[in-house]
Amino acid sequence: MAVRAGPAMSEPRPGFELPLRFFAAFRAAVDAVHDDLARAGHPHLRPMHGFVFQAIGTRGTTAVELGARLGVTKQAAGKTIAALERQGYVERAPNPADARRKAVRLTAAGRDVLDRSAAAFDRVRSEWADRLGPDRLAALEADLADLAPGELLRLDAPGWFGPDR
Amino acid sequence: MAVRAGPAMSEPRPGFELPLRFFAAFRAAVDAVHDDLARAGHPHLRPMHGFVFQAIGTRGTTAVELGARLGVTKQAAGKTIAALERQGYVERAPNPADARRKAVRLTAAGRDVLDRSAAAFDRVRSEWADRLGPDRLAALEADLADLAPGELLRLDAPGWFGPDR
DNA sequence: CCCATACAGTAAACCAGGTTGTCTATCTTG
DNA sequence: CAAGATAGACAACCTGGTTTACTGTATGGG
Repeated sequence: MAVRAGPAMSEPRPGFELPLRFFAAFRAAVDAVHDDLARAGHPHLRPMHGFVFQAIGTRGTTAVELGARLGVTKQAAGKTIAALERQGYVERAPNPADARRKAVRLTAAGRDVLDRSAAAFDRVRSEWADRLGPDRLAALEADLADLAPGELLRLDAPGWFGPDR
Repeated sequence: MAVRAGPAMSEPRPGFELPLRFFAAFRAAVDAVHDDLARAGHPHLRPMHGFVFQAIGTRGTTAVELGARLGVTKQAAGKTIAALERQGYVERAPNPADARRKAVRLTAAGRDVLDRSAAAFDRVRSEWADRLGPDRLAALEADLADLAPGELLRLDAPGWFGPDR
């Protein structure tokens, strides 16, 4: 409330409602996943970290590449890597083929996070499928693909929400 | 990619896809609104600010109340208020009934942001209605209300996405 | 009535995660 | 082979959080 102090409501629902519902659904899924991770020995992980882990992936990456995927500078990516290294989720190794690059790989703990996240997201999806039924779920996905057709795996959320751009 | 290096796909779609689509749709709407705001003389505004403006509202608030709405400490709310004051979006006035409280109100510029945001969100909604048709849009809203039934106007996104919790 | 307690706001010190700018070391290429 | 491009690290700074501590102003029970 207190969004439109306008005269009379000419629309049945204000425009901000649907985006907020999208956000709420996203948030519900992410919260479920992080509840799971916290119970599995990974408290301290924040929603943002999910994007980082996905961007590192099982095949590893480098600081520059990570920055590009996350939509932040290589310096910011380097800081993030250092922080995750301190927490034991990633490790850095020299690259024999190019002494400038350092390979950034998930440790066993990091892979555990990725695996558990995937499992938790699948669990959320099946809960949703149970609640809506498979046909409505499929319709939902189709409609969403219509509304926000861009490539799905945009991992540059960290920089998006937050200062500066 | 690189999300599940598992054997064969046993699900038709991985569980993370739908939440990511929700987020993408939310983001598309917010980006459209902020494009609008930027063109109307409000660059520098970030997605986070939308929540803050909504939480202040046309009726004003106080630092403690704002903190509660945004899910952050009163100190963080105070800093945010100070920053918005410097940018000319809010003003503080003493409260004659209670000398401790200071009323925080939107200035004309702040109200302009709120009005334009509402209009831009309505515009996004009508675009979406055009693209999907009113029946599918209504189904979408109903399904979403099923999936994330909580109160819609949770404005505590700033603290949610970001460090510490 | 007054004093203990609760409450609003501010300030300081810190942290996380961004930014620019600069620097070194190492490819890569004309 | 020298010049330029690239990868990473470091420093200084900004924003927006946090905790801890403090001031000033109600408020209510003895």
